[in-house]
Amino acid sequence: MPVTMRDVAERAGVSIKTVSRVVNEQGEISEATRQNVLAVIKELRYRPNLLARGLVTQRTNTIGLVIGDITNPFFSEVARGVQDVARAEGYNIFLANTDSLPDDERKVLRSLADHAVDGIIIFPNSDNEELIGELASREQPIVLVNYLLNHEHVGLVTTDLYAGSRLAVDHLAAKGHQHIGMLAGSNLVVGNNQGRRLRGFRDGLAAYGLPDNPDYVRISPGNMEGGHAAALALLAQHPQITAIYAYNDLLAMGALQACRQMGKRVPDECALIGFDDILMVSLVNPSLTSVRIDKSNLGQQAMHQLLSMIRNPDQPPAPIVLGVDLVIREST
Amino acid sequence: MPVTMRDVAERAGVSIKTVSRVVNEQGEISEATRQNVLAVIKELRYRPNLLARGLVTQRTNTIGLVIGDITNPFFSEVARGVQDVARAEGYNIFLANTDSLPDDERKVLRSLADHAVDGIIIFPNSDNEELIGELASREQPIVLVNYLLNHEHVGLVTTDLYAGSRLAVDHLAAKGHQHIGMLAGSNLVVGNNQGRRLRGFRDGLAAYGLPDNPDYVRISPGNMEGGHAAALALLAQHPQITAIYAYNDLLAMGALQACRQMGKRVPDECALIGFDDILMVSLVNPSLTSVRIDKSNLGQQAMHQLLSMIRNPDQPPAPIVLGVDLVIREST
DNA sequence: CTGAAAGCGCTAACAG
DNA sequence: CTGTTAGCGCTTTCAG
Repeated sequence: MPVTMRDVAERAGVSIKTVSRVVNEQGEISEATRQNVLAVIKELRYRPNLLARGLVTQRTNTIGLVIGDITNPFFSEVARGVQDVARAEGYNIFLANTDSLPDDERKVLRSLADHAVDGIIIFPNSDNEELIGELASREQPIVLVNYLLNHEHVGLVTTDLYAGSRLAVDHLAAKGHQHIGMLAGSNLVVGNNQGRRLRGFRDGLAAYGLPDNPDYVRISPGNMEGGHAAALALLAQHPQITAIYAYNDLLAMGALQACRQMGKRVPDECALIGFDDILMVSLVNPSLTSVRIDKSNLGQQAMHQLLSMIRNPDQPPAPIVLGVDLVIREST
Repeated sequence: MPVTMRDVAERAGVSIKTVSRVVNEQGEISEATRQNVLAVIKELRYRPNLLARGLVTQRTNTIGLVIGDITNPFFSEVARGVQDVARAEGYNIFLANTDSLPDDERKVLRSLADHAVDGIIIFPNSDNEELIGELASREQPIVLVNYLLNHEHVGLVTTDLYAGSRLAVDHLAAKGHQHIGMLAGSNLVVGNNQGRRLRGFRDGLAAYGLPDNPDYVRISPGNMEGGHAAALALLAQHPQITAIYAYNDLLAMGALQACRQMGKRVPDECALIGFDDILMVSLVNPSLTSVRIDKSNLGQQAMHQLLSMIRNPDQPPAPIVLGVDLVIREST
């Protein structure tokens, strides 16, 4: 049985409220009693029960971070950014992986709300816009990362995914590639993540008068295995393809494996561009060209946005868009 | 203002306790009222307030996971393992990075306890054994990963680090290396993590009659930059060294960079062995030999251990030791 | 400057 | 099978 505020109060010979005051550094208290209470707190090793406090204040100093998979370096870098500012501001974070499964996402969101988190940062899938809107309307501060949703009370921090795709196609076109494939994600709904990436890709092709064959675009899970399998199939069915643009670096890594396996030399026979610029792609051979995102900053901005929503509930959040640039390496 | 149990009770025309019963699926209730209450819950979209529940039950269904840096693939793989079983068992996890700073570690531990987590999994540094012991004695279930501490109420899940070092030295000795350096961590206290690794290394050297020069062992932070700098210095000062054993793969990657920079060919002029076997080391060129750990399993075991401590507070936990093996690649 | 009382939302006896 | 009464540990009126 841990020591409670009442224990401190009794030992110090003051009321429980007085203890509360010194703990929360609020109200005016004579320095004498303050010191006295402080001493007792130390002596008894009193620690406030945050559940109890949260129950009354409706603030827990916790936030939820909902991502696809912490094992993906992109997410872990972002998570680090979130964590760093959270820590600095006195927040603890609940971390949850969803593997991009809408159903898990839904459960996690509910669970976090049940735990009375002060806010949520999420990399959403489509299929849950309704729930997200509902949470937002219920005063649950929530910021979406890399996903656009039109809702007054939803925070938005995103990367310029469209521009990233354009940069990639510009580069490939300049290198003279005619048939360019793309490895896309499973959620192609317009308005979100993949939508903007795919749109940028298509617009880029159009800008250079390159063939926009729907079969050149493959949907795959966002990990290496997915990229490997998808690239294998794509290159086998369309040998004329000489360049592949992947929506994240893990996919590009998988495509690299596929090329090796098929005996295609990179970049001579097949050029490769990834997205995110995770550390790994700069270390492999050949190193991979990638659209760079400042991942830590993405996380930091998301957390800052969330904090401002928490502290100013009435002020509608201003969307933030972060730029990208292309890091050219050996794979192109 | 969210809907409460009282609201449901009134709307359903039953007592608040009855609602509590159906929510918690406890006690016998007539199917009729049960269905009725269920309907009202659905209608009102009632969700239980977990803070309130936790305040009375002393159980929050949350645990804390305290690691060095989620950005290190080793930790993110482990975290994934922890998360997977946590999710399956209905637990949410607080994630906290400490960058191996004892002071941050201390704060984080306190903070987690304040949030009334049901248990804690931590990759500890030395310097906090006292606090850990104190928490454990206060009935706070806690399991240490890759760290040995003799305390009846502390759970222990560890990798056989000593054996890992022995495997590494065996392999290097068999390859004919005479002068072997080691990149070690900053916490060399006997009994823990580094202690066992270093001991295995030294015992290995002794077993083969190889020189055990204290200056061959360098302390460095556990990231690539650290490994880079340490290897650079080590190789410059002791050109006779032809092999380096690093306590984690990130360090080994840094050492690889150092070799490239110095024009030393790997493995011909300098062999490299890492630890953890993160994905990255299999993808670089040359690929790195590494002591393999089943990282996900490590996390899963830790979570299982913690759960059993939570559910059987009186039963002292049985330490778990996981085996390692050597994955030989191009760097040796 | 300090205290008494009420209540956050829930579960736990103990009755009925 | 169901309801009443406390009380978890804390903060918040509102008095003193």
